[in-house]
Amino acid sequence: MNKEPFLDYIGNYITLSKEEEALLFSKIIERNYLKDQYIVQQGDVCKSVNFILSGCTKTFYIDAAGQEHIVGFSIADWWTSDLGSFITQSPADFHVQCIESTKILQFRYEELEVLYQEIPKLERLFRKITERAFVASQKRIIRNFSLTAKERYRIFKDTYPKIEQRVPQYMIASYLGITKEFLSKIKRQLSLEK
Amino acid sequence: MNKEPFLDYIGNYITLSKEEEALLFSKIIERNYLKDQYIVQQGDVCKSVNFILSGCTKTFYIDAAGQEHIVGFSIADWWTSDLGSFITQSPADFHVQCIESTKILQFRYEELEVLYQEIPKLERLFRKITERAFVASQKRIIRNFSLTAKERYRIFKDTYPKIEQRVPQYMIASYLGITKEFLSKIKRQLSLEK
DNA sequence: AAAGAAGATTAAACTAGATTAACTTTTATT
DNA sequence: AATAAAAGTTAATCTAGTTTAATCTTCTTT
Repeated sequence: MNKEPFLDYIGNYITLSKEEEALLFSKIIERNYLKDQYIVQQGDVCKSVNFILSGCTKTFYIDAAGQEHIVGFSIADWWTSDLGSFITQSPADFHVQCIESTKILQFRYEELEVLYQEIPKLERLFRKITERAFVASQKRIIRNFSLTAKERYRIFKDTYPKIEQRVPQYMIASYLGITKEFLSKIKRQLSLEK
Repeated sequence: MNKEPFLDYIGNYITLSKEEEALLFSKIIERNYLKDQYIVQQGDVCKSVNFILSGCTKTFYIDAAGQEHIVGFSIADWWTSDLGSFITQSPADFHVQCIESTKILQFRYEELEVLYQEIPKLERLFRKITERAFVASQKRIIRNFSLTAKERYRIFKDTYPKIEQRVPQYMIASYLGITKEFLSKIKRQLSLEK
């Protein structure tokens, strides 16, 4: 198991002893998924939170009208899960699907509960991670309210340049909450403005 | 200080010893605000997270065009803050203003950091609270994407009936991301449908 | 009770973005 | 290389929600 990326990542938040590290890694699983495979399926109970080592996932749901809505993308050093389903152990609202072949470190529900008891610092780690995720989510709400689609697209490009290059445009449109046709129109407008 | 509501609340997540409770209450402040007073001001660094004992607050921001956008309301047993500002100790994106006279328990930044060291269980408490807040925020994003304003209004009424009664309509419109005029139109439509 | 301020309604004109449908380009498969 | 499938573009038409502006109603304050 390649532990470095995850150790580097958590080093931003907490410091673990060698024993704690060993215990931690004894409870997490490295898994590989192919392009198009699902890590979480809408309707199933989500049993894991997943740290991405490589690859790319999309989190989305299918609404009553059968329409797909992309909630977010995740790449290396990010997390992916349906947290609402995970914490309440109730059916997931979202699918999480790999849009490239993807390698993850998987924390399963039961093991994580045990780990919290054995390494209380992990509470701090996940508190801080979740705080940041919540703040990002709030900022997205206000962006959706006060900005036009064109401005949102510009910010998306600036904020996640790596994702923009890897993900098909129609998925970006879905993430931005607009149709692929309208994103096409925006791109032409932007190209004419320059 | 009336400790009961807060003790009842945290009892849902963690169990504290009497000594821990005493320590906790030695570090938090009870404060009273009048209608229209600000707990947090956009641009200032947010120094506290606040548990509401009574009253009602709105969290909002003023955009580049001078428009007010309401991010959320909080009533008794909820929290209010600008968490992004609080955790990074950088200028707040949001105002938090009382829309009724409001009584809060205030956790100041420095004290909370100390409390986390002294009562590690509080990490767990705030992890769980933040997880729930994050999930609610995600659900709001997907609602904003896939539902019409009329549907969103219906859900708001069903989910927060107490808030709907206490808050002027133009603020609810702002929270829903629509104009007060359009909310008026929706209400007439709903009244004709019945 | 009067007067002003704050909040809510109505209606007409307008626009950002959706829908539909045809077409083009790129990528994957044999 | 040929074909099909997936992704992206364009343009016409349509609609949910905005804007503007006038009017009405309900609170506050004196």
